[in-house]
Formats: sequence, structure tokens, C-alpha cells
Amino acid sequence: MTEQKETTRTRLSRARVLEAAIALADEAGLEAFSMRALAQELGVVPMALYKHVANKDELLDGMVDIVFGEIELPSGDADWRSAMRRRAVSTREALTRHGWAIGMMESRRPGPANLRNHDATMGALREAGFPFEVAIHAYSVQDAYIYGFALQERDLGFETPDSAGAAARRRADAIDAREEYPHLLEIATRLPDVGYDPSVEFEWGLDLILDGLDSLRPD
Amino acid sequence: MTEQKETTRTRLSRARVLEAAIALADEAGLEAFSMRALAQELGVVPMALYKHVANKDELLDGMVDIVFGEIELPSGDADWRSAMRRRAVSTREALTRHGWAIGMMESRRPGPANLRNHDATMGALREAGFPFEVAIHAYSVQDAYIYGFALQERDLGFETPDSAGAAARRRADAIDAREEYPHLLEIATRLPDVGYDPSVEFEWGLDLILDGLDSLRPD
DNA sequence: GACCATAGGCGTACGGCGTACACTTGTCAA
DNA sequence: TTGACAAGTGTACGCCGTACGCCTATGGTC
Repeated sequence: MTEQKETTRTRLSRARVLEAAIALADEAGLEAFSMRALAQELGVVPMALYKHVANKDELLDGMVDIVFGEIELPSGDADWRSAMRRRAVSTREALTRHGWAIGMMESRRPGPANLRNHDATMGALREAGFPFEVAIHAYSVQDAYIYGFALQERDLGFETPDSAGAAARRRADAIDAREEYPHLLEIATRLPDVGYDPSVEFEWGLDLILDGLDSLRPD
Repeated sequence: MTEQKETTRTRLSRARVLEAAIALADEAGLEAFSMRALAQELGVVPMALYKHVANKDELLDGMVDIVFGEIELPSGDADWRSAMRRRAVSTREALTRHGWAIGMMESRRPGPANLRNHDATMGALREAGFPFEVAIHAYSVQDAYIYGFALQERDLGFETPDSAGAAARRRADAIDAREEYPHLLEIATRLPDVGYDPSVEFEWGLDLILDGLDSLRPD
């Protein structure tokens, strides 16, 4: 028979490496994400990766910029408020899909998608009439809120309406002295009842901020 | 002579380990923070640490709870707004001192200082008259903003009034296609002039949020 | 079709990490 | 003085990122 290379493996490429890297980080988390594990996932020896990325750091840079690329840019058509709102919602969604990226969005060498995103966002605010300094403030509050919310959402494990209650209860149970913390107890007991939807929660705070900003806009 | 042990080294203790660990993480950063480096700092062999902490994870838990302990609890005396404001400012300050802790405040097994902080904060909101669900929302926005701001502050390197401009310029310079991103260029050029104080920036957004919350309070 | 430069993938090896396990040494109560 | 128990040590293992040199498959040229 001598079937020639029954598995003529598709060649590696930077794009394939990045894609597999994101998939691995998504499902295994950042701690379990190693060059060696990634190589295995790709059916290749660890050092093969280094023909396509300079090192792990540069790989992470590339991964983060892909996440930035998944974020909806503020469209010039819509009014500033809904443009900002859509961008914020889309950012949180991307960060929910890629929890590993949350702490890295602004800490690495910015890629093209990052720059485009920041430029477009600042542009939308300026064109909405915010003076430079107010635009800086407005940008700062929004991004701090978005990143912080994503961080909390990931860390507190409030994923589904009532896993939130479960998580709260777990935290309360972790310490047995429940009666020492009456308000934590209230959270653990009442949160499951009132229900908790992270999207609703996110948008509640987002709208509070956007309302505040709107009242500062000239005209 | 035979001076007995000229350096009768003070015994190790959990407290000494934690203190040295925080000092090391503060000055060397989280990546350079290793059990081996910490041991060396304490003039001891790595495995000696394990007589005082279970493992690195549990050590980090302890470090984070010490950071929580440095945060001012909302006092029952003041009105809710200034109590929340002081807590927020104090949290940001603690996180600025201990940048390594930012991503870990809510991700680890909560220690006593953590629980006390959360309970007291939720309590202050409830006693201010916020209904349960609104109090949850109010808590969520504030903490998301605080943690997110601390994260940005650390990652963007906007430490001093004009290192902010320098950092912005550095980011703009990192890519040479400056004219492709006019609004980033504006930031790089104008930010040094208008000055940038992270405390002012933080409190601007904080007040925006607190004002929004105040308008929702019953009475 | 034959040849060869080059890019892609491999194997080995090194120093650093967290920490298991068995040991020696120091300390303090009896 | 003694002996038990706590504190500190030494060695070793399996991970990690990645430098370096080798082999091999690929595709352009004749």
C-alpha cells in the first residue's frame, strides 16, 4: 500500500497557532495554558511554535489583539450614547468569552485592533461634542467599569441567574460564622430569589454611567 | 571566643512570611514573586516556608486578605455617600500600593478582612435606605469601577501628572502610523499639557457614579 | 524530472519553578 | 539532662519557557 502520509497534516501558520491558542486558553484557563500544551493540541513539538511566534509573550499580544478585533467599534451613524452602549456591551461579551484576556487588555504592546478601537472610541466622544478633558474622563469611567465588571463577573462566578445565588451561598458557607456577617447572609439567601442576570446587572451600571455623562454633554 | 551564632536569626513565622511576601511582591511584581525568591529574601531555604504556609496559593490568599485589611471600612457615622467615597478612595490607594493584588481581590478564598469589608459595605448601603436589589446594583457598579480603574492605572502607567502624557506618547510612538489614529495623536499631544492626576481622574468617575446612585435613593 | 535553497518541524538540554519526602538541628518542658 | 516536637535543610521530580543545532519536506529554477 504505502499510502503516502495518510495524515498530510496541514502546515502550521501564525494564524493557526493563534486560533488554537485562544481555543485552549478559553477552555483550559490561563494557568493551564502553556506552550507545551498548545503544541500538543496542534500535534506538534513545542519548539515548532517558535517558527511562527517569537515567544509566549508575543503570542499573548497577538491573542489579545484578536479579542480586540471581536469588539464592535462605535459606529458613526448612531448617536453617541447608543454607540458607546453597543461598544461596551460588545466588549463585555468578548471578555466573557475570553476570560483569560481580562487582565491583559491594556497591559501589552497594543496591536492594530487595539489602536483602532481606542481611536474610534475617543473619536466618537469628541464628535459627540465632549471637550477633550471631559472626553478623557468619560473614556476612563467607561473602560474602568467595563473591565472591572468583567473581572468581577469572572472571579465571583455569577454566570447564570441562579448560579449567582449558589456562588454567594458558597462564599457564605466557606466561613461558618454566618451570623457574624448579616448582610452577606442576606445576599446568600435573597439573591437566588430575586434572580441575577449578569447582562442586566452590567447594563444597569452602564446606563447609570451613560446617563451621568449625557448630562455633562454641551448643547 | 566561639561567639554562639552571631546571627541568632529571628525565627520565621506566618506573619513574617506574609510581610516579606508582600514587600517582595510590591517591589518585584507578581511575575518575579516566587517561593524561592521569597525564601532567599528571608535568608532561608525554600522548603522552610512550607512550615508556615500550606503552599503558594494559600500564601497569596493570606497576602490578599492583608490588603483587604488596609482598606478603610465605611463608617456608620458619616452619611452613606461620604462613607462609600472614603472606602472607594482607600481601596484604590491600597491597590496602588499593591498592584499585584488587583486581579486577585475577588478570585480567591475570602479571608476575614474580605468578609468584614463586604459585609460592612453592603450594610452601609442597606442602612442608607437602598432596597436590596438596588443595593446589589450599587455595590456592583462601585466595585467594578474601583477594580477596573486600578487595573487601568497600573497597566497604562499613568502614575504621575505627566508620565501620563509620556505613556500616551510612548503608546502612540510604538506604532509609527500616527496619522492613522488622529484621536490617539490628540491624546499624546494634549494630555501632557492639561495634566493628568490619577486621583483626580478616579474621583471624577467616582463622583459621577455616586451622584447617579444618590438620585435613586428613596426619601 | 533533477537540484538545491530555504522554511518548517524535531530533539536535546538548561535553568527556573512549586513542592513531596526524609533528614537534621534547635528549643523548651519535665 | 533528656527527650519530644517544631523549625529548618537537602535532594529530587515533573512541570515550565526556550536556545541551539539538526533533519526534512517544499517549491522555484533549470
